[in-house]
Amino acid sequence: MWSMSIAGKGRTPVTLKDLAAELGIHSSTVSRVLHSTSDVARGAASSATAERVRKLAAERGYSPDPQATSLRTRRTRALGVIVPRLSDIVLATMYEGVEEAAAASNYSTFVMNSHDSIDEQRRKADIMLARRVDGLILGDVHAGSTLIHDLRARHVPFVLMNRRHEGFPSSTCDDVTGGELVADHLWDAGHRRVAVIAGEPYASTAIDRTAGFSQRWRELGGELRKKDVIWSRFDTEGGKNAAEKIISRPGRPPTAVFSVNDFAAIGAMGTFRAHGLTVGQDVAVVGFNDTSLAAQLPIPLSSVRSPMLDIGRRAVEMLQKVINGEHVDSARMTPQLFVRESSAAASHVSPVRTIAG
Amino acid sequence: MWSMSIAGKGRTPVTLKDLAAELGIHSSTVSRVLHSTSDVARGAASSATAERVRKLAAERGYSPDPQATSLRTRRTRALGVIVPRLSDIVLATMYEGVEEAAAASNYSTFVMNSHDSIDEQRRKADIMLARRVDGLILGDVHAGSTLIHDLRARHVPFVLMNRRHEGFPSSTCDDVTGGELVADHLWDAGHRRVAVIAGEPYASTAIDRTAGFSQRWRELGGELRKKDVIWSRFDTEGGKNAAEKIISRPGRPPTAVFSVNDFAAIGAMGTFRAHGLTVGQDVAVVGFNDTSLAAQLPIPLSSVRSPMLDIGRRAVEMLQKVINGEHVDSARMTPQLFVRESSAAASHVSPVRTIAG
DNA sequence: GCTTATCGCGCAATCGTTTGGGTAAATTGC
DNA sequence: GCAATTTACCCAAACGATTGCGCGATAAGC
Repeated sequence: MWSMSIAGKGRTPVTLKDLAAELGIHSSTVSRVLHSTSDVARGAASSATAERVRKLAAERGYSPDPQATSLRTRRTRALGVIVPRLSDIVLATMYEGVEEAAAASNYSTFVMNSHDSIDEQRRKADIMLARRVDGLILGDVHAGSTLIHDLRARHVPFVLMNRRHEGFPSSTCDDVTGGELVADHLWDAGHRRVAVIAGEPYASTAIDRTAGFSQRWRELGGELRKKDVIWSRFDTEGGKNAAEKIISRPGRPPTAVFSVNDFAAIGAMGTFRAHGLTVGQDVAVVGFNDTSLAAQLPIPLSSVRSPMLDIGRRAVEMLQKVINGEHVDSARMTPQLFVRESSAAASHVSPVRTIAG
Repeated sequence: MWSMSIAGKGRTPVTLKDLAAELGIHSSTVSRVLHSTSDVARGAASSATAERVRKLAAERGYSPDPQATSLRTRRTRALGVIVPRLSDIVLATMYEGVEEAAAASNYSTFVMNSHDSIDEQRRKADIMLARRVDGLILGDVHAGSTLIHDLRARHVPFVLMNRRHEGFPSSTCDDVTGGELVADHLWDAGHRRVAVIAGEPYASTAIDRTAGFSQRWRELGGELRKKDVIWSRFDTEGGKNAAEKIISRPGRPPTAVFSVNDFAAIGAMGTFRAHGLTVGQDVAVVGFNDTSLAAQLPIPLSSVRSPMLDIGRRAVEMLQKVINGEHVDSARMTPQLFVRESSAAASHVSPVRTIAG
C-alpha cells in the first residue's frame, strides 16, 4: 500500500505519531487518511489535510509497522506453506505460484520443508501457528493424515496443494486424467506389456496417477498385474531401484514404463541404458509433471504437464476464501501429455497400431 | 521455547494475563519466570511459584504472541531470503540449509524469488524490510549491484549467499578452486581443445568458476581463446544454445566442455547427442554443483560438488553475527570433483596421459 | 537490635496501530 | 436566524508482551 524507499535514510522507521506531530494533527487522523481507499477521505479529514498527510507519508517513506498492525487487528497477513522439500522442483514451482499470488494481495509467506515426515509436518505446522499465520497451505498431506483433522477441529484455515484428501479443499492436478492420457498413448503406440513406477503410496498424486492409468489400461483390454506396479520414492534413486526390479524379474520385460514422476523416470532411463536397452526404441518411458528438464534431456522424455504455477496460485485464492469464511470447492487443473522421443516410436513387439478401435 | 500443542483447544490463544489471573499473580512475574533460562528464576519468583507457572503454561499450551513480543523488543526473529528462483535446485537446496539453521535458533524465514532481475531484487528487499525482518540473506547478488550499497548505508544487517561480492560478507563455494579442479582433470585426461559454458556474466559463481578454470588451464600450458568461453543462461536451454554455438563454429570441435552448471551441462549433452556425438567418448562434459541428478543420468555426469546445505547453514550463522554487531569474514566452502562416465575416458585425440608432469 | 542486602513480586509505561466514541465548528435546511 | 446535520478532527482504550523501578518482607551482617 505504501512503499518504503530503500534510499530513505530512516534509522528508526518513521511512525504514525511522527507524521502526526510534524503535521500538527492527531495520529488517528493520519491513520484514517492513509486507510481511506478513495481519494476523498470520507469524513476522516478535509481533502486538503488528506493531501498533506499523503504527501508527507510518501516523503518520509512511511510504512506501517506490521507487528503493531497485527497486534491490533489480529491478522498477520502471513501464510504458512509446508512442502515435502523445496529441492523438489515440482513443489518449488508450485511455491513460485504461491509467492506470486500471495505477494499480489499483500501477503507474505513462510515456507518450510517437512521431508514428508508426519512428525515434521506437525512440528512445522506448530511453528507456523505459533507465528500466528492467517492460514496454511499444505503441500505434503499423507493419505491417512490425522493432522488435517486436528487443524480443522481447531478451526485453523487451511487448504491442500499438490496432493488432495477426501473431504478437504485442495488445489491439484487432475491426476486421474493424467494417468489415463498415458494409458491411451501407450496403448495406441501398440504396447501391451507395461509397468508402472507408482511413487509413494501415501501421496494422492501417486495413487491417482496410477489408478487413472490402471483403470483405463484395463478398460482398453490391457493386462496389468499387481507386480507390474512398483511403488517407489519420487526421486531418481527411487526410479533407478524400481527399474532394477522391473528388469531383473523373470519373464519378458515390459516394452513401456509409466513413471508418475519425471525424476523417477530419469532414474529409470539410466538403469535401462546400463542394461543395454535404448530408451525410445527398446523400451518406452513416460514421466509426469513435464519438468523443464524433460524436453531437454539427451533423450527427450515424454511427460504429462501439470500446471504447477496455476496450482500454487489457485491454492492462495482458495485459502483467502477460507480465511474469509467463504465456501470453496477443490480445484483440479487439467493436465496435458507431451509425446517425445522416449515414447514416440510404435512398439515393434506388436506393431499393430490399434487393436481396440 | 514453549511449544503449542495442536491438540490444545484454545480458540483464542491463551495470554500471559490469562495465566497470571489463574495463578493469582501478576503477568510480569509470569513473563519473567518463562524467560528465566535456569531452573531457578533468579530474583523473579520463588521456585515454588516458578514451578506452578511453568506447569500451567505447559497445560494451557501457552505460546507468546510474536507480534506483541516484536512490538516491544523491536526484533521479529524473522529473516528474509531472496533467491533468483527456488525452482533452481541449487538455491532450493541452499535454502533448505537456511531453513534448518534458522529454525534451530528459533528464527523463521521469508523467502522470495527475484528472477534475477535487479528491479525485483529491490522490490522484494523492500517488502522484506517493510515486514521488519531482522536481516537479509541475498542469494542473487549481481556483480555491479547498487542495492547492497544502499542496504549497507541504511545499516540493514545482511549477508550474501551463493554469489559473493568484494567488500561484503558472503557464504559461498570456493568457485575458483572448483574451476581449477576441472582444469586439472581435463588436462590430465589428455584433452587439449576445450570450451567453457560460462553461465551468466553477472554472477560471481560463473565468473569465478570460469576464471579458476581458465587460469589453471593456461598455467598448465593449455590454450583457451576468448571464443572458447561462451556465456549463457544457467538452465538446460542455456546449455543447449551454448553447445549449438560450440558445435556449429568453424574448426575442429573441442574434445571437452566444462559447464559451470549441471543443468546447462545436461542441455549441452542433449545437443551433442543430437549431433551424433557420444558424450564420454567423442566429447567429455563436466558440470558443477553435483546436483542429485548428475550421478543418476543415463550417462552419469562428472561434476564438482559444492556443499550447498552447508553454504545455507553458514549464511544463517554469519547473519546472526552481523545482527549482533559482530564482525564476520566471508566463508568459502571447499568443492570436490566427482569424475563419472561423462568425462572418465582419456581423450583419444591425444592419448598421452600426461604431458606436464 | 539495628542497618543493609536480598528476595519475591506488583505497578505502570511502552512498542505502533486501529477504532469506537466523542465534540467543537462549519454547513445545511427552511 | 435557529435547529439539525455533517465535517474534521481529537481522545483514549485496546492488542500482548517486556522491563525499569519500587516496595514490603525476610534474611544476613556485626
